[in-house]
Amino acid sequence: MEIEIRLISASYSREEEGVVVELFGKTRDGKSVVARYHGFKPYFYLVEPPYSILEKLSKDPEVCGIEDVKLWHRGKIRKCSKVILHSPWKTPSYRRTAMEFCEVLAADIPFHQRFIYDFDLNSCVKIRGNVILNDRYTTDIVMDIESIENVNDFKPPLKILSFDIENSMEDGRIFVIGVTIWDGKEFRKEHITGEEREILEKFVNLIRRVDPDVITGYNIDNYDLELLSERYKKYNMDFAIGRDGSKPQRIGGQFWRVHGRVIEDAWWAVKKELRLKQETLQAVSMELLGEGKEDVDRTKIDEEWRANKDKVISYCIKDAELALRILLKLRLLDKYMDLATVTKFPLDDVIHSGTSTWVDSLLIREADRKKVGVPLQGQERKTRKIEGGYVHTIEPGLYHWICVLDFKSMYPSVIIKYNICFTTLSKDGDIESPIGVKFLSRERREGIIPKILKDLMEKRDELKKRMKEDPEHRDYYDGLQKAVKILMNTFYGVLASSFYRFTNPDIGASITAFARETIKRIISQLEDEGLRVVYGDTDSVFFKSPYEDLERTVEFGKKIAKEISEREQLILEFEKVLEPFFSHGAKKRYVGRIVWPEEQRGEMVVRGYEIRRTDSFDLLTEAQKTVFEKILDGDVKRAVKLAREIVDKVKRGEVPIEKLVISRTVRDFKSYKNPDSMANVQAARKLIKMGEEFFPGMKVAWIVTNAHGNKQDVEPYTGSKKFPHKPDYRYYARRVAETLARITDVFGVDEDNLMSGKKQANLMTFGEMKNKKEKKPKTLFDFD
DNA sequence: TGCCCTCGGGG
DNA sequence: GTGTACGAGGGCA
Repeated sequence: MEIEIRLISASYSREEEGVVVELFGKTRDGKSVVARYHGFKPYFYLVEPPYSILEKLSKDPEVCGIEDVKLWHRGKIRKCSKVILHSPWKTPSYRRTAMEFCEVLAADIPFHQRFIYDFDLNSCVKIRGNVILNDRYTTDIVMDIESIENVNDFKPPLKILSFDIENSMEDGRIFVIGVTIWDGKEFRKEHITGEEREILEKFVNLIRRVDPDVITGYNIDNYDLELLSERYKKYNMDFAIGRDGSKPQRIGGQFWRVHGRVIEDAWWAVKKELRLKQETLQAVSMELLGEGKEDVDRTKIDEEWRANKDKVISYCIKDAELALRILLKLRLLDKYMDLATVTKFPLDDVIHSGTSTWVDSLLIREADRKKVGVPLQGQERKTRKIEGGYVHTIEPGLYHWICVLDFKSMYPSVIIKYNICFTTLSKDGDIESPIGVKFLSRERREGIIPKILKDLMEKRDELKKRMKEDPEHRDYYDGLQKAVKILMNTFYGVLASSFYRFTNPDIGASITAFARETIKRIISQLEDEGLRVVYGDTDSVFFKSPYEDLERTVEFGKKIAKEISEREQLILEFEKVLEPFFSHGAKKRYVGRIVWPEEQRGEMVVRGYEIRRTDSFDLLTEAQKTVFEKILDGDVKRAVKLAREIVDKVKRGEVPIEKLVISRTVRDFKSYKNPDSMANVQAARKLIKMGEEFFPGMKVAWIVTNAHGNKQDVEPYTGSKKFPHKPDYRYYARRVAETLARITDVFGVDEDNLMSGKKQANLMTFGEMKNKKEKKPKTLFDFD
């Protein structure tokens, strides 16, 4: 039999005849498959091991072979021993022992990934083999692999099962599990209720019968899965929802993994994709789907259940449906399938492994091909900070006809141009970075990181080309090119920010140093040509066009971009024209209106003035919105006047009290290290004293009555009666001023100024702003 | 400014 | 399962 699948997840199992690698996947027509491989063995390398350890290992029954190999490591080719074991789970202990005698390589790669690297698998593969009968698996097809090869990627329809639990607050007992299933075409709904033991048994059977690729729900990682694990344990039952009948495992107190499927919490999907202040299922459903939860008071779930079971059941199924629709709406699984394609990983591995593992996926394969040793991931967690991008000082003022140029994939391009790699790092290198680190030129040795990035860059260009040529599949190519971009930036992120297995801070710091040098050189070249450079950040330059009309400005921008690109062997793109452009003289803060390219004409660019806080109150949010609107209209005077008026009103207490309410959830008091210092706990305690209802996990609302002293005094706000205390209006006014000043700062009106309430609402003239700016430190080169 | 702690979602 | 994994915001030194 021959079958093509997209890999969903991979794992291994211990069987009597030995270890079996299991590849779980999905065919184009939606059949689930597990393909089993027998006989793959774990291994790692020892660098120039002493004879004694080799002798000891050769007598060890767990060791099934030792081979001599030559690997490039730390600047030269070294004699290494490949140690092959029988059992992957024993690798960590052999690694630890061996590390006491010599350097150990490639001994920390998850076994299923080792398999994928060695067979150089992509995310979609063709498998030849025999179909077997094995009812341990829930998949449509079970087969043993005879051979396996890569095929072009495709996106099969994924079956997603979303579930939600309603359980007692009194004793934790599960009342009902609601389920909604999506098979790529339509939704199907089910629910399970009855005796708890029965519910648990039926739930496992349901999942085995439906055999979903993805399991989702809202906050299932922290709540439902944790609760289920506990309840199954209580009845001494197996929570056997894996495609091989295994139980889900919690990984690092964070995610869940289960063999053969992907567990993706819709809440996490929301967090990753959107930036929302409120992330409750109700708020997110309203925002994304325009539809909310059903009407059940979950703070009184036991009562609700006793009173009307059908209502609670319907509510529960609806929650499962909402979580599922949110996940679909975000198209997150689609995006991850694209990333899986470019990283050559199964879906689960892209979703549930760190970004450094994505880079590993390409780098380890290339290192193996080139006989380059793969170091262990360092133990040090510290990230020595490396200097970032260059940010050009911005002169306060209003400018016209500003051309914005920026480098296409600056960091990846720099890595390629200067051949930056751990394999080219050398004291007698001919390329020297501005911080004095040397690299061999491409002619002497092409680095494997630059090679991979060059391939990715070409791939992205090709995908972009196809996007234009093949409008019918535009979205498909667009998804892939975006995934390639993400992966390229991940490379830089991994190299620059931490002790990644293949690199060190010298390498990361050299990349940013080259980039800073490049952008500074370009700025001075432009200035030498008599152009006024207004701003620049890391990979962009803003300069004033010598012309005051669009046609000639665009023509000029294109010409400059072309000239510099040729000179620098990097691609500088002419991104946009801003007319006007304004800054008050602080880096990373500016506003402007786009007039070119045509598609973006009229759009406003606002950078650096956004805020988002969880302890926000309505008045704050509304005030910011109002002032922003005025600024965007270009009515600066009105904006500043408005900001003052709002702050004044708050100071005088002329605001509705409900607009000052701050709210947050409160857990069991015992779970806090320092409950006395927390405003939410204080509010909850007072609520109890007042004889009002409180239970852990409830959202508590309060008003700050005194923010002075060493801790805030707060009073609970119930909304039902008149609030008997006086809010600390000064505190609220300061909070509002602090927020609005982020905007009015642009016009020389700071927080103190807004607070002082002086009526002389003079806006600074540009001349005054210049004076203000000169008081700042004179450093020309400031690093973030 | 940087480090450490906590929250967030869910019943 | 060759593992140990959130991200933002606030308090405090």
